[in-house]
Amino acid sequence: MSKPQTPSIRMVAERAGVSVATVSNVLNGKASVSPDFAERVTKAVRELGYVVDVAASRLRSGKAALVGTVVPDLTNPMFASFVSTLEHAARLDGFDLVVVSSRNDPKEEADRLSNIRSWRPAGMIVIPCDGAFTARLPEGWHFPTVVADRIPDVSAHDLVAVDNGPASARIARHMGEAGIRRCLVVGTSLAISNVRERWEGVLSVAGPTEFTMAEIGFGADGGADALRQHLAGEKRPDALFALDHMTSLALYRLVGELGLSIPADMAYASFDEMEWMRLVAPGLTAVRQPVEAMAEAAWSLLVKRMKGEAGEPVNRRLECAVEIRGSTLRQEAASKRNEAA
Amino acid sequence: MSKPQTPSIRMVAERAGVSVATVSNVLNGKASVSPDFAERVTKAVRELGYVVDVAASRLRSGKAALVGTVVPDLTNPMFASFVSTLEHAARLDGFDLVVVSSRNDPKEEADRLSNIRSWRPAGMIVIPCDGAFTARLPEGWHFPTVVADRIPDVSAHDLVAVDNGPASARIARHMGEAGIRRCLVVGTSLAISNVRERWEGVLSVAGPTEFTMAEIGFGADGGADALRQHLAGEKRPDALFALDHMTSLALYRLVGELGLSIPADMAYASFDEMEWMRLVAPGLTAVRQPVEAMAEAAWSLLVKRMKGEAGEPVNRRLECAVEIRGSTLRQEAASKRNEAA
DNA sequence: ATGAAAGCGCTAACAG
DNA sequence: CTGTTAGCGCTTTCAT
Repeated sequence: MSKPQTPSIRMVAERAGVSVATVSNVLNGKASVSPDFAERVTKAVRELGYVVDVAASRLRSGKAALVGTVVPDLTNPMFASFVSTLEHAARLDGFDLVVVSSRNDPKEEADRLSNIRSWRPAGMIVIPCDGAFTARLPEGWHFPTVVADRIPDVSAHDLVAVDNGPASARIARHMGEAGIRRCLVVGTSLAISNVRERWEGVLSVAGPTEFTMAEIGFGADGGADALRQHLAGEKRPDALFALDHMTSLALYRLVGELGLSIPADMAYASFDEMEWMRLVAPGLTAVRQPVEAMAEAAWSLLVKRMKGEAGEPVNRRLECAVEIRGSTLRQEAASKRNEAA
Repeated sequence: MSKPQTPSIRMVAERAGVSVATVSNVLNGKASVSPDFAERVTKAVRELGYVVDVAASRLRSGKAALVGTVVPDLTNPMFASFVSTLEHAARLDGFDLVVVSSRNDPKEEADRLSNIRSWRPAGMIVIPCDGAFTARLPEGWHFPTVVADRIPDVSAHDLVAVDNGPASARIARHMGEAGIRRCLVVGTSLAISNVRERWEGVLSVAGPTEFTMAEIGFGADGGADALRQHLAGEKRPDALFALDHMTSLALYRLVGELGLSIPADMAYASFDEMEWMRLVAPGLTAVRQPVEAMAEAAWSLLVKRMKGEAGEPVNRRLECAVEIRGSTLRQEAASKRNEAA
């Protein structure tokens, strides 16, 4: 029994009784080929189950149909959704994706960024670990590159992110209107542009509410001990605002453990909406980020650059939606709302 | 200004004043190279920021460091977690992943399976859309291939999945013990092995509970109308068991909309645990699948095959954990439990 | 309209 | 130990 072998363009050519150049021309629709020859080639391709070797193709033509993608964490539903949308958009344009995760580790990120170059991708889409991203780019980085979601401190690349500040400010204003006195704002790290911009958005609001910020890092425990401190004692806040998904999970859980009731004991809001936030009772007030739109914007920017479009780097911001739900509606507010309805 | 260009092995060789073969040998640690030459090569590589072109490398050596991955849906947290674990395991062994999604569409899956061959991957890991997977494999498919999670009706490949039947049976038994009379079991489609095996697991249990099965498909509405029918009327079930993640979200939401209280009006259990199920009150009884273990098992099986290990296809089943929480504990059961504690 | 041949970047085989 | 050379599968001139 002969060892089965991946068919090459030469086998197709032999089977069709034509030259390899003709096969290539048929497959790529380049030069004009007679209907007769074209038909024979198509037939041979079908019978052999031939698909082009894109690596060899790129080697000769210099045109790659591959885009590299680096994200901090694939298990974060937001990034998963980003990659999913990206992958679909890329496919429609005939590109494939090599996806790697930096696991929120700058060292790993640097490593991945360096390694992924060995695929000679046509372009790169990166969600960086933190603001120091640009410094981690290998020397001689000259792929078309789009940076998404987390904005580097300094960057010469196209940027797509959400309007963190304004969205966050809307939550802060809403809290003031809902009669919140003291709100503890919690996020993983201010080294991440999103978290910082969201916190600054909160600070930009002048209102009755007093806001305090706490960072809990990326540890598995979610800085539980430090948070317990904040939630105990005299000056306990009467509201929590989680600035990112990880924090939100940790915080919501902690509220449950402490037996605090939402919103009576503690109002609750979250940046980064997840499906379950609509499902719990009361529903959680949250900022919904346009992840799909962000991925699509990133892709379309990258496509332009890959086509060679020059010009200044763009900095695009997409608008978030704010969903007010029961978790920030106190008795008074809730009843007023019912009257209105 | 000279156009910046990706350095090739030849430029490294010239800069180091050696031959390309020597550079290759240094980089791959093949033949022995004198320390002097090795040093010069390393230096040139560093200065140029050279990284090997893996496509050209594979073309010549025939050794690919790329594995293709096809999953039904990247936004499903379970699959996202699977890919994430896989990606990490692969990296540790020096492999990269091309990830594509079939979007739960058999036609797309067939398309992706065909296209991904053009990367000439060293192996493939697939979570199929449904049981008819094997029929969709392109002719002449002879990569090492591992199929995970959803078991095809017929397959000649290595298989990794969870022990759906036994885990499901444990839930069914627990429901009997909790005094459930009528339980409606809901899943997307019995065409998916997981759903089928879980339902069969339920059926395997002889107990006081009467179980009925409903399929709701993959539509966005989650078969809401049909479900409402089931939940209304005289013979309304007093428990729900969702057999997969999508169903679980739809079902839990519906319970909320109908104003049913868990567990008093309706006990609730789910296959496929998500983080939020611990966070809601009461917590939801759920089967936790060992996703990470599944990904690691899939990877290690694939590695063996890529090394050329022959032998019968294996069919590995991993054990699930069952988490009993408040959603299936009626008053009596709950109080008994407290007494015991 | 078709084919022959060169060469993309790399590694393996072999010569020195 | 090191260099020369052939050729992986493909696309692209350039003849014919």
